[in-house]
Amino acid sequence: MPNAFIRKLEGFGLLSEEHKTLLEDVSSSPRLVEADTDLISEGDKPEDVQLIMEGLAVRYKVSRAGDRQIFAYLVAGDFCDLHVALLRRMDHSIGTLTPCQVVRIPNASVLKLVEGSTMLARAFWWCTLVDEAILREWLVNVGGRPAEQRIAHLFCELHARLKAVGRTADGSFHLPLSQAELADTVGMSNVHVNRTLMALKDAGLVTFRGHVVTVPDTAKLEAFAEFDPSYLHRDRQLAPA
Amino acid sequence: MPNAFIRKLEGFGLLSEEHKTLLEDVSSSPRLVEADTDLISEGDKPEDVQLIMEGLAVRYKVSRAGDRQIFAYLVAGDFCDLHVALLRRMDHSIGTLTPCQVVRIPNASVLKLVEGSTMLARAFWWCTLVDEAILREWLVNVGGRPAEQRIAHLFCELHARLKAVGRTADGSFHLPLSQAELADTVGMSNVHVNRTLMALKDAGLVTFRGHVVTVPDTAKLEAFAEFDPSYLHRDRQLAPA
DNA sequence: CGCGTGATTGAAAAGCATCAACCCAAGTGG
DNA sequence: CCACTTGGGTTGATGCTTTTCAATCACGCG
Repeated sequence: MPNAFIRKLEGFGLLSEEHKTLLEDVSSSPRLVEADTDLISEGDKPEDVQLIMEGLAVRYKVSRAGDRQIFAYLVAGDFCDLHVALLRRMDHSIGTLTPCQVVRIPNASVLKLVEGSTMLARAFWWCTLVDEAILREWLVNVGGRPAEQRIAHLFCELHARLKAVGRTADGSFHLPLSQAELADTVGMSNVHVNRTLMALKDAGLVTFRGHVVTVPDTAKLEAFAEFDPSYLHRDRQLAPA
Repeated sequence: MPNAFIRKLEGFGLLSEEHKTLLEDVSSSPRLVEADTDLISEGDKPEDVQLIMEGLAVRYKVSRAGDRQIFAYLVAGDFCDLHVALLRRMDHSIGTLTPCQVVRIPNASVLKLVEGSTMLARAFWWCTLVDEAILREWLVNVGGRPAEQRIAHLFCELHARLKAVGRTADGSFHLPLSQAELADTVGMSNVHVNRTLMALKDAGLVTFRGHVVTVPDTAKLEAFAEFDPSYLHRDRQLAPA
């Protein structure tokens, strides 16, 4: 049974058996990291790249004033820090929100993998590009949208992304975040996040209770949030080789 | 005399003469595009990648309400849309702010270039990663920082980036933006941008008049903005091959 | 049962947007 | 050569959004 990482890469096209074995080899024997722990911190220059096999982690940065901005959620199959294989120095931190299964892969192995296969190189590059597209949309979100639309839009995105990997059930999905962590994501205070969530619930658009997001009417929520999923680039058609 | 594009790539390491000729060939005979023109629009599926040889352009998206969010400034030597070589469909638009010299390169040529040279592949991937790092910092900026620090931080970044390519003079640099375009960048209203700029001037931190930014005391401004340039990854040391 | 973390509520203040003028300099056309 | 236009930039007044501070509530856990 292929793990989440391999399943993700398979979405890009054929992987040879050889590659699968290679990848399976490299992504075996994860270690368990408990919740609220940094996997890697700003300024680190690690020799390994890390890969989340299970759990939820976030990219973030903290300002001197102490407030945290979250850039991305990392789920099963996501690279933590593919960057460092090239950039060497981490310019932000990555921390777990829940207990996570994590594997380490030496930088050199990653680079060798990439250089040994055009297919893999493209797949990895593709991941980077999609991450960047999501980041752009997040900037639109915090830069322009009012509070209710902002949170609604985030929920739409997560719904779409999790649905694509079979992690939704009947319009609801699990999201192990506190309201404060949600606030750090959308650039609002925790208090206002709370009020906004209640307004969204009263409007019948979404609820977020007990780490579960429930969307009664997806189309309605997406219309409200002006959500257009095309930035997620889910049509994974690679350019002709 | 190498053009801006080649000069940029040379920063990553040795380019063979063969590569230089190839690149020079591919980046020759630019066309002139006037100001305030879209080079490419959201939804396009172009067959070419575009490259800015001269002038200033921006990545942006407009919401239904009509407000624009700017994601990135593109200057000489920047790829407009390297993404589309892989992702095919543009998820945002790119427009000129000033008249620009632009060249088109067929997607296929780009992919061939990348696959023909590990060095180039890394250099391109590197560019993507740095763009992403900048995007993250912009998210921190609009997500968390108050108005004055927000604009100050942007100016610090631009100062650092332009200084690196020799486009600053004595603590000042050219920035052909209107205040409204600046507002679209930092997610504020044009009115508030105006007031903030005046506050920054009164505080003796920066001035922005006639498309010129002047920083009397760089260290002072950077301290005020809590600017840490490490996210720009200016130490262009590639990982060992 | 007591404690701690996260959620919820209220009141007050700050920050920012909006609207509406007005100014100023650089065209443009008669 | 001047009246007119036009696109920023600047200013003031007003009100909404959001933050902050503080208190209270709910619930899981030792």
